[in-house]
Amino acid sequence: MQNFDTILTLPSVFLDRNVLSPHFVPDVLPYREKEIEKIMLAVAPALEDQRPKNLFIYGKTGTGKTCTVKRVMAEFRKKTIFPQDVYVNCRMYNSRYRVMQKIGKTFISELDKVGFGISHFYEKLLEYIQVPYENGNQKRIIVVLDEIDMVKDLDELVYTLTRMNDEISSGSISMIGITNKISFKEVLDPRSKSSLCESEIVFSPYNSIQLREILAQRVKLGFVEGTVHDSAINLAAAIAAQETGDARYALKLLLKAGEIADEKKSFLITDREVEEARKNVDNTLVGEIIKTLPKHQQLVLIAICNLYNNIGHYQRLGQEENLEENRLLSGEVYEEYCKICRKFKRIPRSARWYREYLNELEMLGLITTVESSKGLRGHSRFIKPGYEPQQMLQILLESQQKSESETKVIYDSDL
DNA sequence: CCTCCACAGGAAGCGCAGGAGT
DNA sequence: ACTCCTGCGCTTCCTGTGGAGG
Repeated sequence: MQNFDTILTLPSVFLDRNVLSPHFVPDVLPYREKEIEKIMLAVAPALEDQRPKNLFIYGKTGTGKTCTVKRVMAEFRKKTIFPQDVYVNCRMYNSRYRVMQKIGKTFISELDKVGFGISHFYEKLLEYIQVPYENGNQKRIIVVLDEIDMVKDLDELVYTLTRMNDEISSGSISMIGITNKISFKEVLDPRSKSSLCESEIVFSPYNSIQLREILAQRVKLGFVEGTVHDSAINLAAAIAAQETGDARYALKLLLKAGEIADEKKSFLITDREVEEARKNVDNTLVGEIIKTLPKHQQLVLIAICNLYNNIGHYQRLGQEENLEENRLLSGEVYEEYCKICRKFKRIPRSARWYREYLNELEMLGLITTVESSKGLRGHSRFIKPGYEPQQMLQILLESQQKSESETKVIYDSDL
């Protein structure tokens, strides 16, 4: 008889899976000493009753931005008697209103209700900050805005917060903005930019040696000793470094590899488990991207995969050259896309917009396109799927069918 | 050489949804 | 509840590009 006790006592390579979660904050952050110091430098004035500088942090995903900031703020909290900082994930609090609400209710319990206008939060916060703590220290509020690029009306938010600083006679409020969009700074209003970016830190991607050490550290904490081969760690680090230097991805690989080892009951993580994990992780990643794609981008992708799989395609056209290269011309793909649209009972978008879709898909890495330099026509693009077309097609058709049943459209199956 | 072809991508404008202001 | 405004997804129109073919 299976019960929870037998499940829970199953042997496993894991000591503590939490250690491998992207939200885990380790005590020591390898190769981020300089960044930690810079953040501390920016925050430190708060401990001396001075206004901390605003700080802007950017770097690609998995470079430890959030982790480092959380680490520093944890240290900061040890030094303060009263709560002085808020962590706001802007993915959840994605407007000026929501951010202000979150800040407000963190410090003022009576604001923990809905229905107040933004000016109400503003006034209450002003009042709150201006009254010093019982020990006579002024209030030095630090707001950490993670994924700050998700805030729709960021310029207004930054403006509101900076104006707050100007209006109060004592105390202060500072911001730490975190984003992974490098180009993000450019779309910012110049005024917001100058106030938000008083000081800046760039987090560079990890290389394979650094990733290796990070992984080794987590392995020590998260896995049973002796279950993970050194070469497996190296491989996971190398794969992640080759991609983008994303530590989160590297950790995901290890987590999945561990699960595979448990499933196989081999309880040993070698290169092979990591390789398998890689396929698995990539697939689910691509699957996630595809599933969240807008309908028509999915349809374009179906058209591409469909044509790519259709071996006879270029033979019928008699274009042996393209058959060998197995590349598709953008015009043909558009025609196929229109056909697919008819089959799914949807009105095709214009060719102009279809080109825009192609660009989107390329940005996401789902397809690759090459400018046709020679051969056919002026400039046109050759299109290739970025991943296994068969696998993509499967995911695509699944998610199309799902959305069809949701919208109660009858599925035309003569595809 | 000119024109046509098949495409890329910019500019303008349109209809709609949702938020702000009244 | 009502307008007004704005951003978004999209279409239409247009200009530019470079080889093919007359």
